[in-house]
Amino acid sequence: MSSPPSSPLARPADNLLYLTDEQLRQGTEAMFFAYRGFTADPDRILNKISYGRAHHRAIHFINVTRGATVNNLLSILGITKQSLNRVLRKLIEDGLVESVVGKEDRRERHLFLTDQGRDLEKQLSTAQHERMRKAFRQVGPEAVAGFRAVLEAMMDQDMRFLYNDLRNDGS
Amino acid sequence: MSSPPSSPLARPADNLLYLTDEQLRQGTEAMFFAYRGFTADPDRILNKISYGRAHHRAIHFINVTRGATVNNLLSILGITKQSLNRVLRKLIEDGLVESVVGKEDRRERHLFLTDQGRDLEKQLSTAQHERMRKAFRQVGPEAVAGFRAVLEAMMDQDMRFLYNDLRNDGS
DNA sequence: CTTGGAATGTCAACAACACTGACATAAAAT
DNA sequence: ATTTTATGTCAGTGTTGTTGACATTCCAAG
Repeated sequence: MSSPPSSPLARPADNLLYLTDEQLRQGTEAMFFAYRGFTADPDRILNKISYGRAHHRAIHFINVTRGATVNNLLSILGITKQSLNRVLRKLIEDGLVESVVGKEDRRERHLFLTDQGRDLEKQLSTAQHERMRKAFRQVGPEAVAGFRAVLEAMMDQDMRFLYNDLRNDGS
Repeated sequence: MSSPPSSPLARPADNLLYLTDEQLRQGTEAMFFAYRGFTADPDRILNKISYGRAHHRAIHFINVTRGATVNNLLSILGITKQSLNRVLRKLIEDGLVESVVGKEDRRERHLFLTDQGRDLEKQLSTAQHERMRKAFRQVGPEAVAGFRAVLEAMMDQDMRFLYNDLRNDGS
């Protein structure tokens, strides 16, 4: 499995984890191929209804945040407002998303899924979760914990904070 | 459609891993945020020289396969030949990739990085590996093993085969 | 009350990267 | 000799991202 260090020099504080270029390369490729699998199932559904991943992401985070403003969503998605706006406009037009003017600050728009939006969200997450559930079951809980630990450590700090906020509540 | 144990019934062979929708959602979001981090560092380098992720992926796999044909690369990347060709043309034009007519089958073009191509590859992989190395060190070897196990289980089967082929050699 | 700034929306142009379809060429396979 | 395979290329399209410019709405500070 983990090949020994190509150099015969023993490394001092790190000899539990031989991080050769080869191992890092394998990690890189694992991320690449796995991400393809990760998006494949929802992509098939989205394709049928002429939506893309951007729509999926918007729908996902509108669902979990329930009432986030456009700016909130922009921070999460890390795209420009123009990009998001194009996607949101279509989702609102199609009746999947509702945009509600803020009660306290009336400049803000709070975003919610309609019943129809929740239907699509359920379809997409069900498809995506199926593969992940299979994978998680197959490898066992310790592996899953490791998976999550590595992913969290690989995030930018801002995203790690966001990720952990979304972990508990949907503010 | 196996819904999580909202019922108090203990499940027999599966009670080590309660795969609630909430946990699967967190896995989903971890993948999303982590993939952003994963690509962020090379993206910065690519941006400066007006290349995109497609160029990075081509360079990466040309490097590890050393002499793969265009068709080989298409299988790995999962894109159309037109998409790949656009990228390859530029890389060859720019002197990063060399295309060598096959010795046995002269229809085939075998792809190699030039010295200049290897330079860029090194830059990109170094940047990407830095983050991954930090993450791997931080979480420890068992977590890394779990990470890789989950990712491999999440791949489509074809990709899993490819991934394991690339694991050992570069044929 | 006026002005400044924040939040949002919209328009236009552009680029990267994927797609399809059609067609050309060369060479291997039958 | 014909078909199939491997590759390349041209043209068109769509999604998703980008900048830049500008309008609107409205809170808040002077």
